[in-house]
Amino acid sequence: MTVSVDDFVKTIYKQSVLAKADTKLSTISGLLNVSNAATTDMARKLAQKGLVNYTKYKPLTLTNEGEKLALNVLRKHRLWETFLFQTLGLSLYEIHQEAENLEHFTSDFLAGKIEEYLGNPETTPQGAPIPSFNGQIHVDSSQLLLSEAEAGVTYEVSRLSGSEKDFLDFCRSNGITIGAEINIEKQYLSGKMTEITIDKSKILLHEDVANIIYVRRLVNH
Amino acid sequence: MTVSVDDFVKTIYKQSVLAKADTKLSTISGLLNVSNAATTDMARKLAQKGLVNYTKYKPLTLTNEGEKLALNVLRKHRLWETFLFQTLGLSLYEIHQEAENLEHFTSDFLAGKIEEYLGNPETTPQGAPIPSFNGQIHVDSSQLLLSEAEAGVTYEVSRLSGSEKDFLDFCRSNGITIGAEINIEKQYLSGKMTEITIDKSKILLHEDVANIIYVRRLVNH
DNA sequence: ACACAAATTTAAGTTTACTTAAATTTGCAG
DNA sequence: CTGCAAATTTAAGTAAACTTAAATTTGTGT
Repeated sequence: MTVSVDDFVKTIYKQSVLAKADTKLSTISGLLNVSNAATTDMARKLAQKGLVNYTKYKPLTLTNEGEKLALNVLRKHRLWETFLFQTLGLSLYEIHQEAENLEHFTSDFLAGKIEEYLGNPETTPQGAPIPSFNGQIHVDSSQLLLSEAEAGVTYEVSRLSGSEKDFLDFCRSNGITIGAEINIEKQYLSGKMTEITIDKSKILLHEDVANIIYVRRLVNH
Repeated sequence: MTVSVDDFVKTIYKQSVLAKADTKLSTISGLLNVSNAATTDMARKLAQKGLVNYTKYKPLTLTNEGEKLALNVLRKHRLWETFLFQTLGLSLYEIHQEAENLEHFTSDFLAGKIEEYLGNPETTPQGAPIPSFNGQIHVDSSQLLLSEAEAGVTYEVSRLSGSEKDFLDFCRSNGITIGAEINIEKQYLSGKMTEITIDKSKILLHEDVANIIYVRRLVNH
């Protein structure tokens, strides 16, 4: 498979798991930074290869085959991220950039070796689940978005689901790291803003941030 | 730089360091598995980019800039080989295949991190020198080809300069590994065949093999 | 139910990295 | 120093992955 095919199915996959998010052709074009015409062409081509379900003017969806490919690319991406962080000591931001390139040129064999070396981790350092070789992905139903968390309750951070430098820098400099304890003070306008306490300091989070941080309710609180 | 540019300069570089080997356009085409027409096109293009010296009908050579690029690609290739062997435990044959893919998508930054992690190794597990970031490559003048070694003298294996599975399998199953001691029994037809003793067994090597194994004279023998 | 803006598709064209086949140049044998 | 084979270049064409611009389809508002 080529880089553009990998990226195409990966993008549709990511978009489709964001439950309410649509897979409109123009959304995919936007995420891939290509014209709609290019996306139409690619959709046709991959429909013919049995990776994408394509009907003119309809949203794009993956076939089982296509989803399998997407998960395999995601698997390699996340194994690299974990490896680059744990073994080579790159930062959370750096690992994303490098993994983005390496993922397309990693054999299944090598991916398996990395996984084994790491001791079969369930998630990346940002808390993202790593799909298994046969396309299984462990969905942690105990976690929810910070924007949907309940006021007055204490949670622990379980996943930082963003790869922008700004976002990761912001999280780190405010102590928002995997495992950190967060108390929800108040939700404003049903999640448009979320006020939290972390390390005794109060922060007001914009929904753009609270929508990509997952938390898990702490049992002993 | 694209994969084809990387591979083009890498191939010219490798060919030109094989002292007597020529860099005829058709030789390069052969090694890259493309037509002569494709090589002519690429040569023109890279001449314009200042990487290759190109004069119609003349052999291909690299500019300083081109050699720098070739060494940088080779550096990444060899760092990956060393890493995949030492850290992830792949075989000598497997590392070549994987490194061939990864080398083109590795940032200078990541290469540096790998180098650091490995403790700045001088050579790969096959004994090939690893170019430094600034394009320096340590040529070990104490080593020579097995086909040019002197009869009656004992050497140690210092480099296996081939990446074919057959070759590496042959070496391993006959104890020809880096550091192994070899006694030269006799050179036939000035290196066309080389008779050696290793681990007390006598082997007659064809020049194809003796021309890609480097040895170093042992001082205490 | 119809008009019209937004989304999508089609058409035509570009660049990169190739191909084959024909034309040209080189260098060597006699 | 001529003639010819081998090497190289030129010419023309292909496939992938894009682009912009024009044409078409969809769905929403009244």
